[in-house]
Amino acid sequence: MVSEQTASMEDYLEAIAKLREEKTEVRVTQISERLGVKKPSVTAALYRLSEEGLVKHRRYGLVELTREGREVAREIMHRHEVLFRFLSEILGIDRDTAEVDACKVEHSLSRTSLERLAKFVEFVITCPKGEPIWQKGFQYYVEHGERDREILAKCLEDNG
Amino acid sequence: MVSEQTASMEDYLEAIAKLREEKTEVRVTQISERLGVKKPSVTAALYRLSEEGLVKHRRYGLVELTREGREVAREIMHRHEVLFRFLSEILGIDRDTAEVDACKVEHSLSRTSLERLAKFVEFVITCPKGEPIWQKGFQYYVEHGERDREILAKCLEDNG
DNA sequence: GAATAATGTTAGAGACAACTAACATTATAT
DNA sequence: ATATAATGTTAGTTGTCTCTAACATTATTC
Repeated sequence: MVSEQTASMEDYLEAIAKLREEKTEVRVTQISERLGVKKPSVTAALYRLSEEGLVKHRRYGLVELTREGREVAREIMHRHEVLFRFLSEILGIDRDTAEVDACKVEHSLSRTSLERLAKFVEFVITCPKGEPIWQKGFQYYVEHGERDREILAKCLEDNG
Repeated sequence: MVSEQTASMEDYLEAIAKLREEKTEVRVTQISERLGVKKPSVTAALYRLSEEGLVKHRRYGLVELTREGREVAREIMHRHEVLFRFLSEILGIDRDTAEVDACKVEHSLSRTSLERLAKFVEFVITCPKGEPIWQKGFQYYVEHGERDREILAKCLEDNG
């Protein structure tokens, strides 16, 4: 029973989880810097998340996720990861833009679509075997506005 | 210079544009029903959009988009369309879910990613020529968790 | 054309989420 | 150990977006 969160609260949970992976301690200032919000906003958010049992935080102390908080955070990070990979590895979007977009979209896609997208990324990346040939076809298509017959042909050979 | 709008205001613009396509007149009640909000919320939104010159609306009167409003709405509907097609035609998500998801995501994807996604949809749908064979491959993959060799082979023949 | 129904607006309140300014606590440095 | 810096909190404000309740206007119907 993973509690429903607002986009904003999801961002806080995600930031805390990521910081926890990078450092041993997580503090208000770090969250503030990571999310680009002021510290009072963080304090307020931590209070709300504490009330819901997702975060442990005592005045002037460290910030920690509860078991449930970790679960929610993991879910969000998974969404982020799937979206980021789709955008960067399949659509060929630059990493910075992909990062920003994944951060926004991760809050609005249904579980159904997200899981299907995950399958899709997997399907494409693990293509026939090894390299995803047709991706070059798409790249060519993006750059030239039409298909490259040679790449199509090459793709056939590999799968024959 | 297309003005930046909040997700909520974009929803209003989109609803008005769509209603305009369906009926000759657009009224507060219709917008209210379409978006699932109460009428006072619509009145307030129309006031804000009027101030920005995107909507024309006089007390108790009809609702119309200005030229700029139409441009913004067209942009949003385009985003919606691209996302909907990707979700339903490529990922195979059911139309209702795809509709809901497109409605949410349309507000958060960057122009860069959106345009690239549009190209991607185009690339896949207009596949080699006519039917997109590999999509069946993905569908099989979704359902069975592994690839169908026969479909791969068939794909090769068509492009040979 | 007056009563009724449908439609739309105003006023006021509340949730959410950010901010600034001022204050409190904890850590660091001399 | 005290002054200073860094860190964190509280209080109060703002803006967005919604709601309900009450009122106003327009349309319909008898």
